[in-house]
Amino acid sequence: MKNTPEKSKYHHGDLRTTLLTVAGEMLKEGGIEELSLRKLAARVGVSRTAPYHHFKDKNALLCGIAESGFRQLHQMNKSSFNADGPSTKEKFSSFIHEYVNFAKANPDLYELMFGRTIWKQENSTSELRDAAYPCFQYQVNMTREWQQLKLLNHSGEESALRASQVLWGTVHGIAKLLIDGIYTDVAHVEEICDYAVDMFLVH
Amino acid sequence: MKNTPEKSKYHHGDLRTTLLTVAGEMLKEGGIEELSLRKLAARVGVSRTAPYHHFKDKNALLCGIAESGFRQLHQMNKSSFNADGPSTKEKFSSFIHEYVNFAKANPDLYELMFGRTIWKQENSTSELRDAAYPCFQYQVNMTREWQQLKLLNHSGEESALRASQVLWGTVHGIAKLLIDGIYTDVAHVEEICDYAVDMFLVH
DNA sequence: GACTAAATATGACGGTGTCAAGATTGAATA
DNA sequence: TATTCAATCTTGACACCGTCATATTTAGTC
Repeated sequence: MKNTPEKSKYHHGDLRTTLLTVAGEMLKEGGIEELSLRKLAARVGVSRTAPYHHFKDKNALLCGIAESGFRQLHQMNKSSFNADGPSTKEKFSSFIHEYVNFAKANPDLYELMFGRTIWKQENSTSELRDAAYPCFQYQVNMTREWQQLKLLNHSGEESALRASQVLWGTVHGIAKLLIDGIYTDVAHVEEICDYAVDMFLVH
Repeated sequence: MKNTPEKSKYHHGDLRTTLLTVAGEMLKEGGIEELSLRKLAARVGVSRTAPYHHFKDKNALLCGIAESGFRQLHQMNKSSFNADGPSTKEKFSSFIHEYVNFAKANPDLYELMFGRTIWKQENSTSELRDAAYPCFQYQVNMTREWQQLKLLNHSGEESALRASQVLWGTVHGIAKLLIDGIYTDVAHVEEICDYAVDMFLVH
């Protein structure tokens, strides 16, 4: 169907994409616990089991949403790291701030992306891993450069992987404590990030 | 009832405690998703709605479990920080390692303690907060001492709160990435912690 | 135009949390 | 000791949920 705009049609035409989009909206509105397959189907205007022809199960749908999240995050890191104006030190600071702010701006998406729901056991789709792993790897690469420029505080033998795991742990931890409601002073996010940057930089 | 050991009795006698204990066991065995009120009640040998006379709802039960988790964690931090033998620097290292290993040893409990389930909205019980906040505060106090002893790398004005938030973020993030199945190399956890310690110490 | 495979729908099943109403009991009161 | 009463526990019911088996509709191909 091309010219006929939108009439009630048995075959939806692009149900998979629509499901992902609308599910993403529902996630943003009411959080992960408000996102049920049945509500999603109803909202899209389709029967409750129609989604099963496009996703193996609910988990596969969630993986699909997370997938696009990782592509966003990866893209954000890349364009920030490749920016022309700022110094390397400023880029390091940007990484910390932008990462945490990404989580703050998309709390439920971030929760989903890094929640055990889609990662534990054999739940993660191969497509999800294909989107996530390069994103992880990119962080290691950025860290390697910061390390080679002697930006990061450390003694002893250097390891880009280990340093990246610690840095990532830090931003992930701050983000999680924020969006899970344990750090209640959301207003002080920037200060916390600034302090983190200062603790990691060599002086 | 005192002398009669355990016969089938209408009134359980100590249902609240039993529920918390058995729920803790189920959490350890099958994770949070295997823990349902109905299964719990069945396992304890009581009707499905009996727990509602001891906990307002499932959330309150979960808060109860998390509560004891925070007391454990707090106790661990205290005895480690007050140990006689090790130097302050060694104690700082111990804190990082022990924290992450606590999460690694009790993944589902840790997940519950810091999950949004019990913290978001108005879900957290006042009893939970009474157990958790002192635990949080203790970490700030430890950090203040490390800071005063000039152990931590940092330039500019010092803040025990901010430094503690960053440190806590780091251990929390590493722990989460581990137990959520994103860091797959669980074997290298000690190395990651060692590297974190080295990055935070002033050289 | 008939056929096939993909897409959608309906019905059903077992599971969940939780509310309302009734049954049982232990302990305090008289 | 007899009675009352509140705490405790049970049964029944409801509205959700994910998902399977089966039937129906449609789009595209020979």
